[in-house]
Amino acid sequence: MAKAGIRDVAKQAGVSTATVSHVINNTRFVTEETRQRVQQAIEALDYHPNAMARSLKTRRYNLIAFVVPDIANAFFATLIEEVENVIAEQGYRLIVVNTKETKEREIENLRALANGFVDGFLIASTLDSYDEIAKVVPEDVPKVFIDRSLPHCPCDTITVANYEAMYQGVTYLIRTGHTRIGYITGLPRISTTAERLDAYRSAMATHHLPTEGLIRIGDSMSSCVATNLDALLEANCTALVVSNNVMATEAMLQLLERRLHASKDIDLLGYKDSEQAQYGLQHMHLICQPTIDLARVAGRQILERIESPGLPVRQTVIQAVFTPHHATSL
Amino acid sequence: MAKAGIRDVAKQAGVSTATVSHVINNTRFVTEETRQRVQQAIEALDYHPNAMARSLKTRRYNLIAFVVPDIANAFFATLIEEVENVIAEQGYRLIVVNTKETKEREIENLRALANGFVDGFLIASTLDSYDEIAKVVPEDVPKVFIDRSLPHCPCDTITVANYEAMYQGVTYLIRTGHTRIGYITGLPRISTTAERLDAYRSAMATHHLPTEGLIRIGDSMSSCVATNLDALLEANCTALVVSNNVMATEAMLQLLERRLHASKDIDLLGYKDSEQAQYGLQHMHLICQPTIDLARVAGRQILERIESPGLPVRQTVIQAVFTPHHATSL
DNA sequence: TTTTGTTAAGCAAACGTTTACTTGACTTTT
DNA sequence: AAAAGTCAAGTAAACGTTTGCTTAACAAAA
Repeated sequence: MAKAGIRDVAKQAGVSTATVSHVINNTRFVTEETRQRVQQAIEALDYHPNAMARSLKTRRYNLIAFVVPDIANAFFATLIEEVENVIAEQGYRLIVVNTKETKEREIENLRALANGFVDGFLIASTLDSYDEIAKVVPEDVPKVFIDRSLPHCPCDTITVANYEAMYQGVTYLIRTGHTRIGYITGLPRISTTAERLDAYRSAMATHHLPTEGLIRIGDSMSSCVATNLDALLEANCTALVVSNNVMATEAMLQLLERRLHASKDIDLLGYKDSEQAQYGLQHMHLICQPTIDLARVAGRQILERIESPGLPVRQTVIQAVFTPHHATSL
Repeated sequence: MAKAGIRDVAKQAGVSTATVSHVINNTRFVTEETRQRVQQAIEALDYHPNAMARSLKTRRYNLIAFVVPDIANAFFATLIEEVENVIAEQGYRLIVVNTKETKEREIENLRALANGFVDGFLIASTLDSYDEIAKVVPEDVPKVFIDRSLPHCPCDTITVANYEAMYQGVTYLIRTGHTRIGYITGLPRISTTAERLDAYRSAMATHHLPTEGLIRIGDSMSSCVATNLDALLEANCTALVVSNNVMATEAMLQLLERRLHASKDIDLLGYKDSEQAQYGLQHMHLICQPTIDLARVAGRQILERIESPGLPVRQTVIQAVFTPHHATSL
């Protein structure tokens, strides 16, 4: 028995395809008796409506694509999880695209999904220009940017107040007596990296502290930490700031390998992005990201934009909270 | 200007839709001149082929769905990442479904995607029976099961040799002198839980050690550890075995809270599932999962099955390796 | 010349649905 | 008894592609 289509069901039940469709979707009244016949035919033929054919007609996919730079990063894993919770409530499904901080992968995937595959995009972009996106995805497909912003981006954006939290954190380090504070940046082209670095620079400048030789360019991934850490230790740093959770954990491990102890031999300012156990958390000063909120707001925003494309573009910034080491319970 | 379709392009270029289609897909010869005209029309109208319409016709979606129980678990995050690498090479995309160990979510998502949305499924199932799956996804849609097996499942399955590694691990604990070895299981209904527990039981039995009061039923998530840990400490355990990586990390944290030190006050046998930094790794005996291999084999297998549906069903078991604590480098 | 071959491209029927419009059979109103 | 209204369900045209079959134009062979 070949795969049954709606026409087969209609024939079997002795009704039109219209009626079958209406029975399936509950979209107009059908007498109980007819409905039964249709249901039976559906059972008998083991009929399942074809999702793509339906989408082709309705222009609704109930699918949102979430483009993330690194799915193995607990920050993004948490975002994904929470976004899915939000959109699942409205009957949407999530397709996750992992770009691994690769521009080509991001662009290629955006292009492939933009036309008739998803209702909208949630993007934590690894690109540095909105133009590249505009080239491959039509203006009218809903997109909201999350965590990372792009210059001149005419779309909804949900970001974290990176500057404020980092300024607070670095100022705290300075107040507790540090003057040689090393900094390893994230991937240079992304907005969060710039904002955090700016904050560090301002805080240092405000307190008339030099930063020459103290800023190392990283790439947001753990592999960039080791050598940069060595360079900073060489430069007599007494405190170290890193630019995200992954680097923070790696910094802890690297310190351990060098028989150094964070909060004793050196002060570390790192990030906490999720409730997942993270190595060495209890020995760092922390900037705690509002990850769940970020996801919730972004999830709701993309749904809103899909439902009402006409709404004015909105930018949302969510506070992060700085927590010095001694306040950590564990 | 409304969204352009292939017909608009055809008209603009003064050719038939067939020719446009062939130009786009490089599927038959078109003279250079015609090709140019078509390309220009495509540019001019900013035409992008509709993916769903194409799929409807070709029955190819270039999409594989990966159903995972917990995306925030580094084990599954790693699987996802590596599977994506494998299938991306062949032009497939991944849609990730996070069931959160909820049967309903798994079934509901399988149903929704099974008909005309994806070319195949990769499933780390939270169900305990293949029947439930058979009910919602047609027999002829390719599926391969990964990490967790289902009884009477007539599909390709890639699993880990859970029994062997655990038997080895527990035997090691016994050899080093432990007689009171506590065990916290994973979610009872999944196969890995049973296999690991069986191994623990056999190892204990082989050495004539009692297990009454030493086996606590958990649920694979971190939240189940605390109270069960207390019960086992109460029962005078000198060693503790947990059933996966998440529980291992949580056990470490809970020990810390009780001012106990793994490998000093108590021996812990846990799991390592990824290269991601995991809290307390250096203080446990470890069963190291072949996560990357698992993903690679599974990825290749689902591709194979999609290309050649007729192939005989295959079950693959991959070895895990037990590493006692003292051998850990860090 | 007629026939045959070759080449480039067009025609139109799918794919499996949804849905605006229509119909036929009753029922109610006038 | 005719007109109007109601109700349940049918007809057929989309949706935007792909693709088997056909054709028109020309060249080469007979």
